[in-house]
Amino acid sequence: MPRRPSKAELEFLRTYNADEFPHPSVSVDVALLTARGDALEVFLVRRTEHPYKNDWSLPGGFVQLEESLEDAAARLLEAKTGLREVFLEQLYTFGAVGRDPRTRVISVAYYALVPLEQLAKLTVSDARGLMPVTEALQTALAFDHNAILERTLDRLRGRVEYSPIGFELLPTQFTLRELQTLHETILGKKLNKDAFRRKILARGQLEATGELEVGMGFRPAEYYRHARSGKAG
Amino acid sequence: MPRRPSKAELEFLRTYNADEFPHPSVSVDVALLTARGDALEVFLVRRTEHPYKNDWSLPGGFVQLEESLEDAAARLLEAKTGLREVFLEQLYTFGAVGRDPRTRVISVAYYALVPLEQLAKLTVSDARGLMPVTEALQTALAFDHNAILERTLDRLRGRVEYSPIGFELLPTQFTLRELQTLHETILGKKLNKDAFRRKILARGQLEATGELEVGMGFRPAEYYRHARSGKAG
DNA sequence: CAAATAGTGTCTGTTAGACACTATCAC
DNA sequence: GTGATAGTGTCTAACAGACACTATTTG
Repeated sequence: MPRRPSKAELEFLRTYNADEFPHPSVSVDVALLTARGDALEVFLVRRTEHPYKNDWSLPGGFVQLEESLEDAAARLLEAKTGLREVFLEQLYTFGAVGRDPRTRVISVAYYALVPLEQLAKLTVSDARGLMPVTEALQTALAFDHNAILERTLDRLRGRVEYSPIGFELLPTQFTLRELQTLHETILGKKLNKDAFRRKILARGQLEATGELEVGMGFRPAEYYRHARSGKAG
Repeated sequence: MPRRPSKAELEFLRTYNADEFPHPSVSVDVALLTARGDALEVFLVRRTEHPYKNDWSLPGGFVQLEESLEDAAARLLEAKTGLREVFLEQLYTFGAVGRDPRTRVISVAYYALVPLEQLAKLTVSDARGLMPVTEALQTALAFDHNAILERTLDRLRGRVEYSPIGFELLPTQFTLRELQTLHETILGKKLNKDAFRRKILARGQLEATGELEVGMGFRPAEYYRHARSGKAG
């Protein structure tokens, strides 16, 4: 965006009135997912105000004038969960006219992925906490948040086909069995052990740590980690 | 969104003031692509007002209170091109703080695909018309429209891997060679003729028309059409 | 030892690339 | 006939699924 404002343009900007006509408002909603065992869970907040008072909702809020959309999503996520620097990606923008009964609100939805261990310090209460995704989908969430959650899972299914994105939801170190089980949960189908192992390793994104599971009652698997997690040796 | 407004909620909504604090504005920008020969072209409009006066831009405009995002995109597209019922899909939402020098404007970008023949009636002038995509990318477009165009091409490349989406850009009937050439243009690489033919036909989305090219100077190819174009054959 | 899973080797079916070949038009 | 492309058949390489087998732990 190379700007070279002319005199006429500067005058135009000086007299520009942004509020000549009513605008839709813009909010950001974040679907934060994690994995507990082999189940996906989503972070929900119980609404304390109308509309949808007392219903579960995705954490969200209005975009401020001086922050980008991604900054807004990160800000909201930190405010509600204390998390910083998690995987965060824009999902879709929901703009149906009646999606918010207060006024016209357009919501830019993001989704975030985080290992459960990072949520350990999270204060869970009746007002906020993790709910299994399968349960959340059967719950009437506030606004169109069921649709946002469904689209998040669609996106996750698509991503999983091309990259072992599951590690975003797992601890730093994990066995291939754990990763496979997670992928099976996301995709909703069983995967072939041999093929999964070969495909995942062939991508070269995972590296063996040399460490083994302990106390499993059977042959321990080796721990792997994502190659980009650049912890030396 | 099953609503069951309580008395308290109705009172809340009655007194809700949507304009308590300044909002970002929301616009929609549309990247309309078509194919001329084996080159992609994009529809651009020359801006008549500040900012970026006289620069080329994607057609766009503000979202009205009572229309959905997709409705807004379709409305704008029809207003600037006269086109209706074209392929239209949400691309991404651009919300950097400084992307519009007037005020904070968040743009929900859409992209549209249309055969060149449907643009035949389009009034082309110094102020609006088609520009080859390669040229547009080297031109300084208004706002962040270069980024929108680049992301559109990324999306198109991704789509082409999974469906013969090229027919959205071609006339109703087309030969497999035309479709292949278009895919090669989009992907920027040569494709194998035999493999392309098998892969595309195996998807079962194209049907042969029985009609042949004429006057090609070589063996004429058969015309195909997309199976969903339900012209009784 | 048994039980259970880790990890590897191999066969098979599918698919894309490569190549060769025949078919059909304009000239 | 020549030149050019359409369209098909077949071989091959890559790869995923399936299965079998060995390896390694706990108890």
